Amino acid sequence: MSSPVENIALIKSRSLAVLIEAEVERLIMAGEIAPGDRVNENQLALRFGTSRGPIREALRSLEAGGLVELKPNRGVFVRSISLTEACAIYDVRAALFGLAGRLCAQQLTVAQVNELKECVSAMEKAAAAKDFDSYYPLNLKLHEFIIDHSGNPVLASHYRDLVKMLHLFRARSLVQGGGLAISNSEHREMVDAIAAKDGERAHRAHFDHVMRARERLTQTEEFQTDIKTKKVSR
Amino acid sequence: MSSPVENIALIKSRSLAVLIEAEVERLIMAGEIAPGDRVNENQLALRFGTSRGPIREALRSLEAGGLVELKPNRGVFVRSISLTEACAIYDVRAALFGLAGRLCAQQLTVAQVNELKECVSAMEKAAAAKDFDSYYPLNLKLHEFIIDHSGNPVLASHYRDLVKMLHLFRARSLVQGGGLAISNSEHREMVDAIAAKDGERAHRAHFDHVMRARERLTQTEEFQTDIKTKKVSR
DNA sequence: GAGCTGTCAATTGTCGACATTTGACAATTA
DNA sequence: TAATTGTCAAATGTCGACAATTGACAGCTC
Repeated sequence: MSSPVENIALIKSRSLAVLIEAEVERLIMAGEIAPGDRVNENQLALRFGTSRGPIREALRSLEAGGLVELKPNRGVFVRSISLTEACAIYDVRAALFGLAGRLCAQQLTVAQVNELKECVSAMEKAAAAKDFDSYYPLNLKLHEFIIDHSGNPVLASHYRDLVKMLHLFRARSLVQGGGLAISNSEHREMVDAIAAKDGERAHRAHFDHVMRARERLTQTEEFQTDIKTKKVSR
Repeated sequence: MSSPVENIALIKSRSLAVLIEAEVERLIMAGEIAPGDRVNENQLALRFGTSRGPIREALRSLEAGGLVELKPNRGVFVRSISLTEACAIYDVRAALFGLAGRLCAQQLTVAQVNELKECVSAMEKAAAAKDFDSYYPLNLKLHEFIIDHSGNPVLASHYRDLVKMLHLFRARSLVQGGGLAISNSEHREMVDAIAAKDGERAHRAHFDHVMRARERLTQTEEFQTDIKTKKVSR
């Protein structure tokens, strides 16, 4: 998994700060540090065996990515995403994904379109068999493929930031697997639009796909908050 | 312009790193440090009378914003945006601005729409009189207004990052004032669509507006590179 | 003279220590 | 008892110094 060259490249990538940034991001994504939690600089320095300098740099970078929040003289905290913020993120994500679809429709080769078609077919099969364990990675792969092959690194970078931020949404797990077969018919439409090289149609399909996920989110969540407001005030 | 309270708030905003970040950003935006230039840490530390710690933190944050680039053991350099990258940025910007238009169409009050209408009218007047000095700030104000009133902070933040990055495009000044009256008819359509509360139409108007600016860019620029390739190889 | 090697100043990467701030808790007062 | 004040440990903000790396230039070899 890690050849010598890779290791050297990794170590030399700009050393500590970058490594630490990646590791802390992993910790956050894996939920080992939960939203709202404090990220202790000393603790991290001790853990990685470095001084606090590189730690602070790494955290600064993560802050810009929206994963953590720096409160003056208080420390850094893993950001906690509210329903409102999650919706805002979904909107932006939809716009970016719509663009990705449009670009793919304009640029993809026949071979690449076939890859997409195969992917969706596999998903349909998995969905029919209710094989969630197969479905989820395929779904991920499909979205990644579209983003990567949009040929727009700025788009890809911003999109990934948004996806990361959505991981910090508390009730995220509730929506994750929701609407399996429905969602897949949307995938089919996305790929068809791309195959037809119809940019406008692809845009709409991709945009709507994310927006419907957003829709499911608000519906599930309104439910949630209704319950919660009965218990906790604030 | 700066009340005592504001000053205190500013100084306490997290002190040096944030202040330095803002100042370096200003230097870059003002062109005092040009794209491709090296940003010397010691020099900045000396200039601001601090140690290099806060400087490095500030630069880390700017890197995430896409304004500078960190080369391992070499230093940080102000990013230089190529035509290709500028186009990529324009695409994303168009997608975000399209979303902003859509959201404004859904949310703006009558009073706010009237503000927009007045702004466009003033611009038409300035355009007719070829009064560029009046036109430019109005144009800025219009775009800012739409972004701010989209009610989506994530959108606003990402959009602003893109605009900043576009400042680093070398031939930016060439396009800046281009297509004055043309551009303004597009503004009218944008505002009309918002006034009509037609989200889809507003989306298209806003999206196309940016894309046409992009179009002007590539056309002007192809010209440029044609000339330049005759002189410099590489 | 071309190419390789070794040295050197400049600059970045990292560290450990000190100053400041914060929130919590105890002590004091009415 | 409730509110205020004082104290303190923990953590952040900042600094100055040292180590490591880089690119350039001089000197050597052939």
